[in-house]
Amino acid sequence: MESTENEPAPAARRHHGNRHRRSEEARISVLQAVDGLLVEIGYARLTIEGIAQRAGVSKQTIYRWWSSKDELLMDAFSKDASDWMIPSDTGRLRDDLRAHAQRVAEFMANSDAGAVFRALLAQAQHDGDLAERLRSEFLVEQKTYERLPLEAALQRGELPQNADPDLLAAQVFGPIYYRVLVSGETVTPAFIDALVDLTLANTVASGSRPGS
Amino acid sequence: MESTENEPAPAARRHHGNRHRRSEEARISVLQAVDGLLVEIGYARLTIEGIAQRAGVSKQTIYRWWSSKDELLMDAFSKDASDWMIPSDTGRLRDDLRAHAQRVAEFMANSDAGAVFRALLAQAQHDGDLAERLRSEFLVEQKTYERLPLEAALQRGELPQNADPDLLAAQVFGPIYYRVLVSGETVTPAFIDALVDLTLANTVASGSRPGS
Amino acid sequence: MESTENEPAPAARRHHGNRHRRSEEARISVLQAVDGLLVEIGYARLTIEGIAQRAGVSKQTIYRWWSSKDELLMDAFSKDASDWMIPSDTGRLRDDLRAHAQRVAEFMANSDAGAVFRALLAQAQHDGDLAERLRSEFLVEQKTYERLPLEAALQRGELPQNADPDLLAAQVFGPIYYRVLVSGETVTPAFIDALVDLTLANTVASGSRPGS
Amino acid sequence: MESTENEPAPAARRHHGNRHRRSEEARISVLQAVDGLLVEIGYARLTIEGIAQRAGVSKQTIYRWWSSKDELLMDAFSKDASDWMIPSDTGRLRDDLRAHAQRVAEFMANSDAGAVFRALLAQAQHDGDLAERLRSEFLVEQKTYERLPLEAALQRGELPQNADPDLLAAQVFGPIYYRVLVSGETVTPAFIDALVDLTLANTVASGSRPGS
DNA sequence: TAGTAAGCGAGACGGTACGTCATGTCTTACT
DNA sequence: AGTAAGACATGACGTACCGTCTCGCTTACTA
Repeated sequence: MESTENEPAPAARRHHGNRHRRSEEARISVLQAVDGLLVEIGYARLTIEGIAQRAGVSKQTIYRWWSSKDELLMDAFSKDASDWMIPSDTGRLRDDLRAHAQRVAEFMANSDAGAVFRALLAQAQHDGDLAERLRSEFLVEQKTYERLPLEAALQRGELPQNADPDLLAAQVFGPIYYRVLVSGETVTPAFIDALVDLTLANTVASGSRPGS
Repeated sequence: MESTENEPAPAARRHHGNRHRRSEEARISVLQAVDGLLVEIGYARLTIEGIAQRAGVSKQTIYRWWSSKDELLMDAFSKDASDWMIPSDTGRLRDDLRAHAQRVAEFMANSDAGAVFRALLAQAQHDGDLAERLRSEFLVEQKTYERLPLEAALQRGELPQNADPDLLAAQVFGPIYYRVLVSGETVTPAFIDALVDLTLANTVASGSRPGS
Repeated sequence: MESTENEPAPAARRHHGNRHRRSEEARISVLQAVDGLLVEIGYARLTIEGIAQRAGVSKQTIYRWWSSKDELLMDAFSKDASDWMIPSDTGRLRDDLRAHAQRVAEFMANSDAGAVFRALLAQAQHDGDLAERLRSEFLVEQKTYERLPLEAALQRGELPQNADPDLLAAQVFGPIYYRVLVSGETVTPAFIDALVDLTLANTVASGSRPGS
Repeated sequence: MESTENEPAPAARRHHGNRHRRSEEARISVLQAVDGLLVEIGYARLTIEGIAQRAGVSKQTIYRWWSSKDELLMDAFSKDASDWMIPSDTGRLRDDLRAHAQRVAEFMANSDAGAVFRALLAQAQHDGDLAERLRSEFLVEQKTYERLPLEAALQRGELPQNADPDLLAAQVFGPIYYRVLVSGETVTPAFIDALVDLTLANTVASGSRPGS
């Protein structure tokens, strides 16, 4: 079975699937409470009771619809994440790569959605299931988009045939994630430019070799 | 009644360790308990009470010497981390870089110390102070070592004068951290080789450009 | 190797009993600390650590010389209690009884020593050993003094031969203790006078009968 | 919208006890645990954790409904105390007084409820609030009952008009409390008889005088 | 048009762990 | 030997949240 899964949106009240009448109001105010509290007090002090109170909702309602704090965060995150993913496509590899790298850096380091993402990534270090969900629901797609400009360029012949978009993307984006998640250094435009230039200089000169 | 009762006292060693005040015995058994429990039950279920019990130590003793669970982890980590840091130096850049990258990958993904490190990195996402400590006490040094083979090669003239060791290191190691911490992909020797080759291909051909 | 065991002080130093040289200074400052703290913060918040700190003494020193907090209180109490016990003796029963009753009431309700005594009596409810000590070291004597005016009067022929001083004392002093320890009513001179008058009226009229 | 909101009231009693919110089951098992533990291990070793465990209840539940160990004891005591209070009324003062004095002595010295009462009285020495509660919730009533036979006798003309029941009661019961709480002597029937006889001998002969 | 049952806010419940406090014992270094 | 200092194992404290569980209410769908 496969459903369109999108909110029908008009007035309506389709009562999709098996649920009878879940309160959309409650759902939304919970997710907003999560967003708000995460920014205001941080993940460490985020509690189900706090969320329930802030949302004006009973704990039971939260437990009815989400199985854990992390799943709640996943939901709150999905709501906001998609805006940041899609790369521009100007037809000029260098520009597209720079622009998307800049966008990813901005998302990771400075956006509210990025804050939630970092929290989730942190939890994923302790929780394999969450890690798996996070990957399948977000990272796979994210990675696809990071590869996109390179694959387009390959198609256009802007890169040598043997260039490996996966590997090239890793060399551009890996260091960005590292700075945000590990070293805490700010990701400057100059750093991004250098990464992109170095990566492209290389492939133009020699082609890239296959990765794992 | 009077008994000899005196330590024959060959050499010193009257009381184990350096106990002038603090019990070295307690300190060590706590850190070992942390290591053991972290591996056995994971960070999420690690409790101070559990550590105290396992170590045969009172909670108060833990709180007397460590201000938080994270600081405890930092200590437990420092104890083990240094083994993994120092790169080989054969005088051949490609080999040294591959070897050290392999070592870092092994540390991050498969060692006990790496498990503690990942847990700390996760906590550091929620706690700026911890992040700062982690950086100053470990990452700075770690990064220095990652740059070392490149700097040596630069010195030897194996790299162009304008090569930027920092940036090159970022392109080799960034993707490794990414795989371990974010995407969960295994870091294969082939992947490492590809990263190193691509990075060096570039610099030999064109020199690298300065980053931020 | 241990042998010489030099006595710094040759002859002398023997003095009291078996102890070598207990610090009188410490003993006194502990007892004073107990008095002070009991008045300032009350029994409920009196701690050995607090006493040690206030007295400038180590906990060990306290534990060396007193086996429990209550024993400490007993000591502190003995120091002050004796002042209150001895009745006047004017040769007029009614006056002597009134005066001593007044004195006992004052001691119980308003003196510092009385505060310690009430605290001890309270602890004695939970601790049979303390109760026993309190009785043998204080109450027996206290009771003797309460009987004294009556026995003197009996001797003088001021009371009938068959009067029971013990019982009469109980009827005068029992209600006073009751008011202080149980009902919390203040013990007024009028109440005392009434007690004494009623008790004596009785014995003059009829003689008293033997109690248990 | 507006609802009458009144309790239908008739049948009611749906779930055991009055549970609208609070669990009557928990309340009772806590109070029973207190009773049991107090008798078994004594006040000094009575802990909230012990009570919770014995009652099969969480600590939080205890703290939710009782603000302190002493308040808990008050509750446990109220439950049992009333049985002991009401004096017999045969119409013969001497008999009624003896019987009630005997009953009070039995309660104070030998009953379980009396053990709780003595513990409370002890705590009341250190805690003015508890003392106040104990007086208003128990002692006032207790004292009324102690006066009752005397007042009835006064009404019947069995006592002189100017007799003061309060004072007479004090002389009968004061010494009983003193023996139980202070001197530890057992309260024998002979002692009680002597107290009553002496007290009545007096009033019959001379009338009593007003106290404070 | 009433009855029924799901979702809901509220919050009590049995638990676990927290971080703190005081206990009584111990060791060390000093006098 | 007695002492001040203070680390130590122990155990209870009172608090914060956990996840589960009624309860009584409101509402939308059925019968």
